Amino acid sequence: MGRHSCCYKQKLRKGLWSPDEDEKLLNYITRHGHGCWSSVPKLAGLQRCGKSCRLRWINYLRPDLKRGAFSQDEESLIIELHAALGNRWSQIATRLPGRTDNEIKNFWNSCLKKKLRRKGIDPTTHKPLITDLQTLNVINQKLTSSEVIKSTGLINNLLDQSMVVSSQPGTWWYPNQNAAFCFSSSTTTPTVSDQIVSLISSVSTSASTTPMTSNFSYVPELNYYNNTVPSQSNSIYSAFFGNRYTEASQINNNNNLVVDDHAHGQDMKSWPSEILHYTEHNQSSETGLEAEVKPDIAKYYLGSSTSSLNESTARLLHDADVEWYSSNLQKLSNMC
DNA sequence: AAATGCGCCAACCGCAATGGA
DNA sequence: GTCCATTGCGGTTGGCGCATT
Repeated sequence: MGRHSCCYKQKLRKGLWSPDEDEKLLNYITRHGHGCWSSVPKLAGLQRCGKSCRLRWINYLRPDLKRGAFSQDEESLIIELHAALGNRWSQIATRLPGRTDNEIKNFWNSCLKKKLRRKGIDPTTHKPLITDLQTLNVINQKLTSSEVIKSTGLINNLLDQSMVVSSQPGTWWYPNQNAAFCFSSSTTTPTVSDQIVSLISSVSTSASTTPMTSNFSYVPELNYYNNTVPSQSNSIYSAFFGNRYTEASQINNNNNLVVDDHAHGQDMKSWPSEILHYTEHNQSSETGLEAEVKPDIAKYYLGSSTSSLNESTARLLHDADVEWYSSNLQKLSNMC
């Protein structure tokens, strides 16, 4: 299957062409033209199939081939033509004299694609790549729709604090201010959030690049949640994105240190700049760099199996996960 | 110096289109 | 209309050479 019929007739060479083979093929075609490709190898004295000869001629031996690196003009033209024609390499090649479709295709796959991505352009669509921020804007629109339960009195005050979003630019997250969206569970009617959390428990993959869930550990003796966003007055710098914890230094309402987990703090260094901004801090005789999730994109959604404060864990969802699971909820419910 | 990883690109493979018997 | 050889195209592979460990 697949191999050209002429290849079965005799044992034929494959792989790279030797200079001797090139010479035979070049000599033959120069004198007689290629005619019927299937007869070329026999007449030229080559142990190759006609298809292989044709390819060698077109891609390498043809006298009108332009060799060497692509010029800037050629590069621009390829990008332009690819935007219009897609992967129609042979059609693109007709507009670049001396270049073969194979050559252009290789150049595209090994070089131009990367170049475009570096410029923030999607090489398939030739449109700007969708950034996290853009994605979150889309999600934000979705979540302002009626399917979302906005923050209400159903949610316990302390849990509320853990999920507060500030809409004030350039500020830290403030508990109980400008709460955007919080989810609560109900013992009778599952909310969208409950369904999402349930799905996350059963599905291991996600469309987003960040992990899906994060645990909140309840600290009973302090009646406080580890990893929660503190009050402004505490001047504590901590933030989440997905389950990545930016800075775990945390002080409770009595100004006592609850958690000091700098190991996890390392994670924030890999976060893209459009998500975080960094600030010098100097508190508790400790100086360092702190990260803040920019308020515009700092919208997180909490789901818990109950709304009780004593629940040991609660889940934090990445916005992209919310979108992904929301859309799949619809599909799943259609299937049921 | 040897081993390993990685990018590039020539060549191959499979399939669709074409054309002639 | 059907079959089959041939051609053309685009995706994929594998080997070479260079860089890094």
